[in-house]
Formats: sequence, C-alpha cells, structure tokens
Amino acid sequence: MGAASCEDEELEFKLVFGEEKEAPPLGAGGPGEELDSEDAPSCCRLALGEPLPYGAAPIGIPRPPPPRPGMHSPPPRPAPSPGTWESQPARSVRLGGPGGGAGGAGGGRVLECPSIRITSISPTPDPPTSLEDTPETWGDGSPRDYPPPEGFGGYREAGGQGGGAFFSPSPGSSSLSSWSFFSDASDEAALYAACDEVESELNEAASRFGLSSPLPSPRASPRPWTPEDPWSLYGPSSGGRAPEDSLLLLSAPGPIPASPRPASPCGKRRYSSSGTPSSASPALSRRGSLGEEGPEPPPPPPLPLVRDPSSPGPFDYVGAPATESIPQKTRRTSSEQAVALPRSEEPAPCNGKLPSGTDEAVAAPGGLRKEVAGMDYLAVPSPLAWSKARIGGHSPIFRTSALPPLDWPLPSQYEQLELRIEVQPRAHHRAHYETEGSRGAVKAAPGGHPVVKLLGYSEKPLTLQMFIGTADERSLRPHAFYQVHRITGKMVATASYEAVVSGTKVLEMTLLPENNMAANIDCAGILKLRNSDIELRKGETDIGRKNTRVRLVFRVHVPQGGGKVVSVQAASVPIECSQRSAQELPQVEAYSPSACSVRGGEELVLTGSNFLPDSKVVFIERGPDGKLQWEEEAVVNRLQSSEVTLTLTVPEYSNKRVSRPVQVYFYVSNGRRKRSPTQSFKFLPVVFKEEPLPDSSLRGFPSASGPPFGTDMDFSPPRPPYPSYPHEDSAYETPYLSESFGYSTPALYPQTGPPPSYRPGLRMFPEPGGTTGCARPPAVSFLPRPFPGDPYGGQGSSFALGLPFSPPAPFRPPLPSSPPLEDPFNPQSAVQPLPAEGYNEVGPGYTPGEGASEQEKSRGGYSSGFRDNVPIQGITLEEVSEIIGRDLSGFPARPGEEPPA
DNA sequence: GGGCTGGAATAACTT
DNA sequence: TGAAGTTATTCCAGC
Repeated sequence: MGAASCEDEELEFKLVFGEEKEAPPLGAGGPGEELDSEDAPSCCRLALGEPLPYGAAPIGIPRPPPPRPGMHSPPPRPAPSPGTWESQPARSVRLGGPGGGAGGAGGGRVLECPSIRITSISPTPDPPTSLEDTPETWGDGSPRDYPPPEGFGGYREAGGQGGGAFFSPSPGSSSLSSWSFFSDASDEAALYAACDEVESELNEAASRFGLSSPLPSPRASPRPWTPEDPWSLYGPSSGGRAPEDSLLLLSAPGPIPASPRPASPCGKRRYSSSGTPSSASPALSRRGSLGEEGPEPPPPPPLPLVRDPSSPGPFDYVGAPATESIPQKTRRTSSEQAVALPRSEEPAPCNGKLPSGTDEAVAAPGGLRKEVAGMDYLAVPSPLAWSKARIGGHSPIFRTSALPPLDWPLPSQYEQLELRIEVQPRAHHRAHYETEGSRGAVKAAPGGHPVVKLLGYSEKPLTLQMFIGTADERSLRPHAFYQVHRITGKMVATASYEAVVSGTKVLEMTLLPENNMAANIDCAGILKLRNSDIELRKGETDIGRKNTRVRLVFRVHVPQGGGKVVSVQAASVPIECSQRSAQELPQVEAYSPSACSVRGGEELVLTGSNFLPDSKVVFIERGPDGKLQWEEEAVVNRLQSSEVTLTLTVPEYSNKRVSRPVQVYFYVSNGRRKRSPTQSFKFLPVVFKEEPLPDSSLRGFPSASGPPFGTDMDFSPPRPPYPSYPHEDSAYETPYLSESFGYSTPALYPQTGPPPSYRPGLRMFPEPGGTTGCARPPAVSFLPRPFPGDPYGGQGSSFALGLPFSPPAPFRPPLPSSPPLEDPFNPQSAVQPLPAEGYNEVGPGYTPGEGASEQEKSRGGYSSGFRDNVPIQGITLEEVSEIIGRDLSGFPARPGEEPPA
C-alpha cells in the first residue's frame, strides 16, 4: 500500500507545498516566506515578517486550512473570532523524498509540520526544499545557531526502517517554511530577539518532540481502527509488538548490543544530563529494539530507513515523528488533536458502531483518521505564542479543524461544561513493558476503574480522549516514557480506539448521553517504554529514570456550533507506575489532625497504604537552607495501627517557645529509601492556643499565609503537585529540580473537584489565630518563579493566571526574574494549575486511593487555597524572606541532605 | 491459551 | 576506581 499511498502523499504534498517546493531559499529575504497566500495553508504563510502567532498581532488564518489528512497543528493561537483559539495547521512536509530516500518503502511521506524552526542564524542560501534533502542538509545546513542535531537518522519511528519515512525534523520543505518564518532579513533583529526569548522554551520543546510512542505511526493509520489487527501495522516482525517495531527506528543504527539489556545511550548515561547522546550508537536494547528486527541500518547518516512494506501504510507516518531526531532547539509542540472528535467514518465505540448523533461540527472534516495518522510532525511551537497563550490564558474554544495540542493547557471547566474524573485511579499501577504482557487496566482505588464524566452536555455522543501525561511539577504534557495501552477483552466493557497524536498514543472512547456522558475507563493500561529508547531521541531532554509518575489525562472537545468546539481536560491524581514504589513505599492518603500544640502529645491518625508493623513516622523540620533542623520519630501505637492505618502520638516540638505556627513535615518510613511522601504538619504556639488572636492575628504570621477570613478555610497543609518522597533525591521528585529549584512550575493538575480548601478525611484543626493561617504561607514562597532557562517564567505566570481558585492577583515574591503577571483569566475557563507549592511539600490531600469524589476533592486541594488567597498587602520584605526561607526548608533534601532514616 | 499479577533475577546506573 | 545501593527491565510462575 505504500506505493499508492506515497503517491497520494506526494500529491498532497504538492497541494500543500507546491509553491514551497519551488520556494526560494530560506535565506534571509528569501521569498520563501511568502507562502502566506490565501490558498496556502496557514502554516505555510508563516513568515518572518509576520507577527508571531501568539503575539499581539496573531497571524490570522483567513480561513481554516482545508481539512486534510495528517494535519497537525502547532499550539493554538488566537483565531480570528474573538475568544476563539485554533490550532495552526501543520505544514506538510515531505519525508524521505520521492524515492523515499533510501528507504523509501513508503516513498516520500508527507508530514504535517506545523513546527516553526527558529534560528538566529541566517538561513542557508539554498535551503532544502523538501524532505528529500538529506538530513545533513537539514540538520547542518539549516540556519540556526544551535548545534546541529546529529543526524536524524531515523531515530525511532519513522517508518522505520523504512519508509523513508523517517521523520526528519525539518525536512527541507519543512524548514523552508519554517525558516521562512524568520527568513526575512529585515526582521532579523526580531528574529534574534525571538530566538532569545524562546530559546529556553524551545529547549523544552525539543524534549517534547517525538513523544515516545512505541508505535507512533502504525497506530496512526488513518484507516478505520481494526481491533482485530492491532499490530498489523507494525510490520511482519512485530507480531504484535508494535513498540518494538516502532523502536526500530528509534535506535540508531548500530550493532545489537551483546548485552541482553538495553544499554543506555552512549554507554552509561548520565541522567543528570539532558544532553542528547550521540546518535552514534543509540541504545540497543536487550530486545534489540533496534536491530533485532531487521538489518541494522548504517549508522549515520540517518536517512530514511527502509520501511517494511507491509507495515504502515500511507499514513503510517502518523505519529512517527515522535521518534525522529530533532534539533535540540526545536520544540515539539504539539500535536494535533484531530482525533478527538467523534468519527463519522469510524466505528463507534460501542462495538464499532458509531454513535448516532455525531455532531457534524465536531466531526473531523476530511476524515479524522487520516488526520490522526498524519499528526506527527516536528512541531515547533511558536515560542512567543506559546508563552503568551499560556500566560495569558484563554478560553478553551478552538476550531474544529484546529484542536489544541496535547500539551496545551486546557481547563477542566468552561461555563457549564466540565470534564470531571468521578473516580480517580489508584495511586499505583505497575506499567508493563513492551516485553511483558499487559498488566491490565488502570484501576480505581475503591475498586473498579476510573470514571470520567462530562457535565453540562448531553446532546450527542462525544469522543473522550485519554493519554498518559506527566506528573511532575511542570506543565501537564504527554509523558515521554509512558503510553496509554488499550486493553481489550471480555471484561472490558468500554470500547476504545487507539490513535497517535504527535507520537503520543491516545485512547478514544465515547461519551454517550445515555450514559450521562460518563465513561468507565476500564480499557486503559499503561505501557512503559524503555528509558534508553526514549532518551535516545534527539531532542529528548526528559529522563526516564525515576520519572515514573504519570497522570491520566482526559480531554473532550464539545461542539459549539459554527465549527468551534470547547476543549476541556481533566487530569487524574498522580499514578506511580514502577514496581518498587507500588509495592513498597508507604503512602499517606489522609491524616488528622494536621496540627497541634508544640507540646505534642496529640494522637495523629494516618490512613494510607503499605504501612508495616515496623513503619516509623518521622517528623522533620528544615531550615531556610533546606537542611534538616529537627527530626523526631513519633511513637506509633502499634495496637491501633494496621496496614492502612497508623496511629501515633505527635512528638513534642523542639522549641516550645515559638510564637508562630511552625511548619514541619512528617513521613512514614518502611526503611531506608522506603518513605512516603512528606506530609505537612503544623506545630502551634501555645500562646495561640490559649489566647487565640482575633482576625488581626494575621500579624502573627505573614499575612500572605492566610486565606480570606470567613471562607472555607483549609487548615491543612497546602497540597503539593504530588507527593514527594523524602527518601528520594531531588531527581526523584522531579528531574528538573535543578532547573526549577523547587519552584514548581505549576502544571495542570487534576482539574476537577471542589476548591482546594477541602480535603477529605481530615479534621479541620481549629488553629488558633483564627484564619491566620498557622500554616505556612505557601503562596508566597512557592509562587511560580522563573528559573534560569524557564521560558515560561516558571510557568507559574501562565498557570497562575488560569487558577480557577486563584485570586486575580496572587502574591508574588519580589523576584526580579519574575515576569509580570498577565491578566488573570476567567476562572471558569482557567486551567487549573498545579499548586505553586514546591513539589516537596507533599500535601496530605493526596488521597489517590479514595473514592472518586473524595479524591477529587482532595485533588482540588492540590491547589493551595492559601496561596491563592494570599494578600499581598501588609507583608514586609522581611516576612517574605522568612516565608521563602520556610518554604525552602520544605524542599526535599538534596542527596546527602536527607534526614537519616 | 491468554491475560493478569506478583515476585524476583540481573544488568544498568548512581552515589 | 571499585563497592554498595538503587532502579530499570526482563523473566517466571501461579491464578
């Protein structure tokens, strides 16, 4: 099917890039940028001279690009219609060249490449005009000031071996338009400026590129999903092992390692390094993910590998991009999401029957399938657009033809619409490797499976998308090391489809009115991709080691008529996917009380899991420098404890003469390296307890710490983005700690549930001082703060704006580097960000195992009510410093600083 | 027989 | 540089 397909693709290519092929060099001033004719895809119209997509003067798309398969969109950008966003159509780039390059089995493939390659270097005089260009051309010849990628040798995917489809990050044609974006010499200055401004962001983007989809393209096949032949697209050898096939390309050519276990790229890989390992010898996995299934392709040049003819068809390239090598400075933006809309041409979720009532408006024009298939591309988001959009927030309204990318922040609620996770998944789910059999679907704590429901709409069936997202402190995005895995079987009642969006597998289910627009997620498992495979990807900066927490991300696009849709998204509580953690780490899901007098002596009851007879509960306090200042093991009442409950006596605080509430933490330890995430606890000054201060008690503590009086206060410690593991080094908490320095870059968090003020299972401790907030002022210290290299200014800026429960002007520490806050955006449409608290500050609200409602409530708690209501007035610099110091003290100990077990 | 699961062996990494 | 401790992957076995 390759041939025909190829032809089609080529034709398509012509249609899209016809002009581009002949386009002048990307060189400066080249007319190449002049692709913005009305007829040309908007993506092709991007030119240097034009305002950045998300800039003040967003590039308008006169009209949506004609629906076409494989259309990808860069980050959404403001649409002509006020309040509406739309994804930018992807550019169509040809991969592999006519002959499919060396590989060509699939012949040159056309990929939508909405990405914009940004470079501060003037483009080469003769930029490649098509993907036929050799990687060298693209990679090295491309104008950019970044180190050229080491050949994109068909790094993973791509058509793998073939197909020539190996996705070239910026094939000539692609780069053509890409470069054109900044090619105008007259705009060189702007170009440089833009480059500078987004460079860091691009770095991150690069890491996002090519999400590890074990089976990027295959699945992406536009053809109707065929459950019976799930692996057929992976090629003959796949035998059902899609991932491996897909990985063939992933690994760069090279001899199969003698070692049964995949060697890490370039020998011992330093996880602390984000650098891309040399492509010289991509990791070879024990499974021979790379070479086992075919002749080893010659090392560089990473030209298109020969695709197995039997594998992916014409559209197999879909999702393929994920594995392509990409320049470090490119950003994979996103992906497209055309797959989300109900398919009219595909079997409905239920037994392949398309639910009636599919909204035309939502239906993907031109066949979603194909779009899905062609979604992979080297997406280089518009840096500025990206940042601004995120920062400024926006309504989740998009065009049906240009849905938001997977890593695009979306609110869980918009007006009356709300996507809610009624039943949260368990906190642990052992993901399975490609080499293993399935480990089943993700389950819910109370039994059964997670349940997702769309509120506020019940007119017609809608497609619910689900993918595996990250659970770190950064913005929610597809997880590079985990992919959703479709579970089938007699016991699976929910029909689902698999699609690949920009390298990320997306499971699609249908929300039916008759089911109250709810779906029981019993068909989603989690696949773990080998770290070595993913890390080898060019541009991949995330590390897999210790990056084992994920979140289930659900998204739905609700038709609004007029070709627009409202996209809402909800993310689950974090799920630990490793075997070890799931079995050994104790987990505190709730506790009560959350504070007591410095004298201690109160009984504290912890509920959770994995508690052992010899579990210890240790209270600790860290100083401003993060060093352990106090540590005391609590006395556990073994008689009143069990595997899920620990009853202990709060130890006496070291300094009983404190005049302010003291924020400390405690964790449950089952032994060295087996500790639960830290939980916050407050020791209250005796004086407060005896003589509660009036409202003015705010004086007693930085005003910034307390929520508004008379509100539904949460006396519990602020919830962190996710549990932190005191025993783990920073890397465990987050591989990016060094970058963010703990200032969480709020990520989208579970966006459903009640306000953070509520936490199930906790007894509101009547903290003296009324609402003074004996609790620490997380808002202050953990407000998003940009860190070096953080293109989003800590992202907090962007997310803070979207805080549903955030006050218009959350307090921000007077940090020079802090970017100005954008206007807060409509709370309703706001993206629920991760709490600003440091990730180390694990909140007790994390109750993954509880019932849906409970969890949701707790989830809501992730967003600190304190922070969101921090009054900035009246706080002094000194107080701020103190607060910050306190917060810093809460950071997880760095390696070597951990408190002794 | 296949899908799940829980365990565990062992290589790869990190400290 | 080597040892020890962790973590990642792959295998096995039982249900």
